[in-house]
Amino acid sequence: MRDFLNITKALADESRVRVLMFLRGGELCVCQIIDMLGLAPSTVSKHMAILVQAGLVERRKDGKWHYYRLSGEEASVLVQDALKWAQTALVKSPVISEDAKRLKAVMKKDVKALCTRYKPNLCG
Amino acid sequence: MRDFLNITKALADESRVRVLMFLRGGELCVCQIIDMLGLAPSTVSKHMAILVQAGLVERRKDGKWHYYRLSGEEASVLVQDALKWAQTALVKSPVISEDAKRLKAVMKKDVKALCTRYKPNLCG
DNA sequence: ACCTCAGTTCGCCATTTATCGAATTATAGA
DNA sequence: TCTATAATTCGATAAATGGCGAACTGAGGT
Repeated sequence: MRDFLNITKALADESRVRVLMFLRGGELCVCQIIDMLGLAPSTVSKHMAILVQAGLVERRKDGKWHYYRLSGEEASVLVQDALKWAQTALVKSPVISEDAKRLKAVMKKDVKALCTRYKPNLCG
Repeated sequence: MRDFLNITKALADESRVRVLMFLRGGELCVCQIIDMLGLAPSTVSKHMAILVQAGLVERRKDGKWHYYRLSGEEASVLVQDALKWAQTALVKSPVISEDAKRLKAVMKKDVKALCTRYKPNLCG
């Protein structure tokens, strides 16, 4: 029951399900997810922690960058079925289609340029 | 997206998923659900409204009694898949197994006796 | 017509949750 | 070693949620 509720609670927020749909195309850096959602880094971080806690996504660290991806074969059947259900449910959603377009644009940007968001030119 | 979130929010509460599991065996009167959950009638009523709103259950009125049942063929594929997923996810849950036992006992009771819960012998 | 009662709606309170900014952690680079 | 910065954790706040009791609604029964 606890596992089930962790999953349903994770799926009960628009920002989080949008993230799950972003990740269909493969792993993304946190900075890219922040850019896509337009939320504060701390907020996105908390959302990602909830998704990891539910087992829906996994994290990979590479230096300063953290990458997230959808859980795969190693996840429980419960999780895999939840991801399948969510994806088939949402592919036709206008919000998700719009996101898919924006994601293409974001992917074209340089990841490094996207991640450097703090005072890039302080004191000249 | 809205339909999806209505469903996931409805599924993100233990009392509500317990109700969905109660209803596997067929429709139940509200008084039976109140007895099973051990919550106030007003609280149960609100939960049932959320489940109906999400499309997961349907209501039938018969005189003073209101019966609820799981949505069937007439519901959207989204709803049907959600119900299937939830059921396969939870059949093994101890909470649900315990409920199944208690439900058998509740079903044996007379519905009328169960529903008359207010001052049954006032000024006697 | 009136009373009784199953169920819902309303109003309120406690808890949880989404969000942000500030402080902290950890890693890359100078 | 020191600085810069990507990301997380912490602390605070506003909104949403689950819970109850009181009042309301509607369908019998007398």
